[in-house]
Amino acid sequence: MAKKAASKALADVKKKFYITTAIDYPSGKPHLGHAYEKVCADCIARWHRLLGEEVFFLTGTDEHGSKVSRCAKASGKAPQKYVDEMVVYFRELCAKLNISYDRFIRTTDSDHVKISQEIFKKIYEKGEIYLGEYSGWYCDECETFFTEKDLVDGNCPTHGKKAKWVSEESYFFKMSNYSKRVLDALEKNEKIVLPEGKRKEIINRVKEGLNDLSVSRANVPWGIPVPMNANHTQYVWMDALLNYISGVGYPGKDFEKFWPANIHLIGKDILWHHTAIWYSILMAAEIEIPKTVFVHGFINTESGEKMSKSGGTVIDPVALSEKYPADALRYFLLREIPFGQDGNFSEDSMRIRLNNELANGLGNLLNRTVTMIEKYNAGEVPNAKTNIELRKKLDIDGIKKHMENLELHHALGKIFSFVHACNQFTNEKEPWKLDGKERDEVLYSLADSLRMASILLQPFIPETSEKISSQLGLKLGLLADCSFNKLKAGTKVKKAEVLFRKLE
RNA sequence: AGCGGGGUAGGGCAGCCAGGAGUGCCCGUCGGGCUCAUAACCCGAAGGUCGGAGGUUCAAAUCCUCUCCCCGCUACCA
Repeated sequence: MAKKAASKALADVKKKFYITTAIDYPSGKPHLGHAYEKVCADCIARWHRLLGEEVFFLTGTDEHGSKVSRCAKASGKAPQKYVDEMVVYFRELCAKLNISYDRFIRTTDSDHVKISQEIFKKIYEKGEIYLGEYSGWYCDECETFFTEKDLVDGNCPTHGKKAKWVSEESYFFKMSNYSKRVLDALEKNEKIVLPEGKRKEIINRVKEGLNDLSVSRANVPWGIPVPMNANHTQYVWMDALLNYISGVGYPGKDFEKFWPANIHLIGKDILWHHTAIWYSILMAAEIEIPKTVFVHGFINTESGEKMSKSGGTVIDPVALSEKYPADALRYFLLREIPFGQDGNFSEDSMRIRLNNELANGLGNLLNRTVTMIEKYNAGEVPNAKTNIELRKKLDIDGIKKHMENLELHHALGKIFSFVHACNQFTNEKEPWKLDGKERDEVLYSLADSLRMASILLQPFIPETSEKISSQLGLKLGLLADCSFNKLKAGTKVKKAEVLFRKLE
């Protein structure tokens, strides 16, 4: 009884952490950018679990709107059937890359539909949504409105057909009412949008003021019906953004527990929607705004150009994860690309990192360590303490700091410079020439260090961490176990397959 | 045009906000060491007028001004 009460009390003080990715639009199969965002979010989520926090990690798909309905039509399918088929690819991607989400939300999920309508209604009843008229340049073929600037000589940019000036009935959200509050929020809190530069960028845009936003469509049947008028569907963003609250059980207990979100992880193309629009909606609905919107960069081709379908430079992450270990791809994405900046991708550079850092650096360190323990100490971790000089090479506080600041690439860099230090240490000490206490110290130091590394590497390369600790005869630990000399003497190590096989 | 980001050895980056000898990292190249290990690991060397010009300063990659290139964003496709 007392124990139960105590663990309950403990659970109550547990820190909460809620992270989301943007939900993906299934108008095509996932590309590397989708994979990247998920891997980054997953890494952060796993880090917070490692810290012992209670984590909710949400990802999913944004399934409504004119584009999906056009794609469905093009493939001769009903929209629902089309998205049901497409979503499989996104789930598969998550499975392949070990994305540890707590919920995969689809905007066609019934609870989401219900909440979207409730929020729409709530804002409407407050008088912040009104019926008006939307006019713009419209292309019949695309079934899309364009802004004046989008048009090429008055023609649709994709079809080259003459665009028509069309007016239609639409509900509008009085976003203009929120210009000041949104701007205040952005200016007041330095961490509200990261990296810093993105915050400046959005502040400058919001300073120009917000216009009322058309939040319904009379000509897009594939969407959530506007609650007070079945002739309209909700504008996709008025639907999609709400996934962040519906996905975590708004307005129930879990929502109370986890909201406001700690991090919305998004790409730089949708910053406007996640600040100006999203904040305004939340303010209108009297819900707190998220703590941080983190904007990651884009992945470009080897030469730094944008990936494009027409150029044939789009990379299929599922194909990659079949060719390379998932951890190799995760490692590359997290290590190569400074988090928050754009980065380049090529299989060559990925292979180089896989071979040099994962196989030769980390994998070989484990292999030589386990081999020596088997060879010189009958497979048992000797009784010793980890070398003091070596211990200094692992900057745990620095790693924590980097993770806190979301400098994932730096955190990973520090872990790997420790791996290097371990290899260095081995060469300097030459344990194969030693015996007795001196050798014991080296062997213990290496095994203990690898145990530490396996803990710290979990968020980045979880399968590999598992393999390392298994070869060391251990279960994976939490960050609380991440201090030196916690490895028990006598632990039986067990050599297994090499961690990473090199690729040509 | 406005706003943001970037221009640092052959390639890729960090360092810049809180100035202090070009300091560091990865790849590549060359030389050496070791033999526990995945032809692995370790050490060393070559290589840069820090885009350009001017300014502040005892001192500038770092701060200020100007200038030249590259890239992104500028809302209702998502």
